[in-house]
Amino acid sequence: MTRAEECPEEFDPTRLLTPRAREVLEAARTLLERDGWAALTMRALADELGIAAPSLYKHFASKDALKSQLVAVGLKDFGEALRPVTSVAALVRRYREVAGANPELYRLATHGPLDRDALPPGLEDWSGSPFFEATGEPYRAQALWAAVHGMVILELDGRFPTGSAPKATWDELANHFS
Amino acid sequence: MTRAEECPEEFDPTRLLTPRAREVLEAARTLLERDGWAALTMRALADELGIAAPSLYKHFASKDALKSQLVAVGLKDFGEALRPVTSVAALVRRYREVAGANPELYRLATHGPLDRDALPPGLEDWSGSPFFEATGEPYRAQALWAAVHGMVILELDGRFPTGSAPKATWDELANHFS
DNA sequence: GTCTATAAGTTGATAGAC
DNA sequence: GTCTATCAACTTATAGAC
Repeated sequence: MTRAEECPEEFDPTRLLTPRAREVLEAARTLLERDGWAALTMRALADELGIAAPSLYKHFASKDALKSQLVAVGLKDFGEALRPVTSVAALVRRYREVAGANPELYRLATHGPLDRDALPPGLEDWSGSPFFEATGEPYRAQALWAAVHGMVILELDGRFPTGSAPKATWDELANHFS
Repeated sequence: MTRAEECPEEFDPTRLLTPRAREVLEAARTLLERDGWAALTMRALADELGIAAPSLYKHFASKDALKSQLVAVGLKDFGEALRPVTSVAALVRRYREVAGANPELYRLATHGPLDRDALPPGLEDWSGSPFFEATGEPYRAQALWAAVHGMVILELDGRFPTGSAPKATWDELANHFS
């Protein structure tokens, strides 16, 4: 397995957080991955940390701010995992792997509108750029990203009749874009 | 535009509903499309109908039951709209059109796990079968469906840098599967 | 089929002391 | 940075009368 490249410093979402805020964010990620976003209440997060819920507001102004940080961390981690790019087939394989290893974070980072103002400038583009590098063409890159996202999300949600998508389906997809 | 074929009677989700329950369902769909699923509370629905919220429980046992009906109606309508199948390109175009015309119902019907026990038996398969007819091969059908779903949902959520996906991206996708 | 009254639970968030 | 006390809003859902 290819080793991931590190994210440029200016894209690191935790750059400006206090150490304690980082711990809160870490706990939030743990809880998110364990129980899903719907279960991630401020109370549940406080319990996980062993503190009272109102204390959280000393570290994050609102639940929404915390959510944006989680999304940003997701974009950073996923972007890192997809580098360096070797081929379309490898990119597709890696995308599936990293999403499958962090399903709830993946859902949170890709579902619904994106609050771009709350993200480090450039992070979103950087996160998706492996698709451009793999295809060498912007429209093709977008189409490939959308296709792979569709596969991943339908698989995570158990939408394929077989539960997860058969290998043949993944191969079919990768081949069409190779 | 090709005319849609009617859904077989046994797949009609409203088959066993009372006339009044159908009206409630209709209002729910209107409200869903207007304000989104998050805003569709039992109170809001009752207001839309001009009745009190508890009265709704005479027609649907729970909010979850209502949701399942909405999902079923979505699968039926989308399945209808995709028939008869003429080509992969036409299917992809039509899929985008019908999802774009009912974005909130599309979201509801495709997001998250599917409660298959609450659906008319066979409806789910029937709804997706145009993809098999268009591709003539099951794995290819799944891959195409996933790819198109990814495009649609990312476009609805405003996830493409350009807002909606450029025509070139859609063409790219359709061409890969033609 | 509709109503009123109400239960019972949840949530994010604030004030102010320490 | 943490606490306690508390608010204000909101949800789905039930009981029972008409």
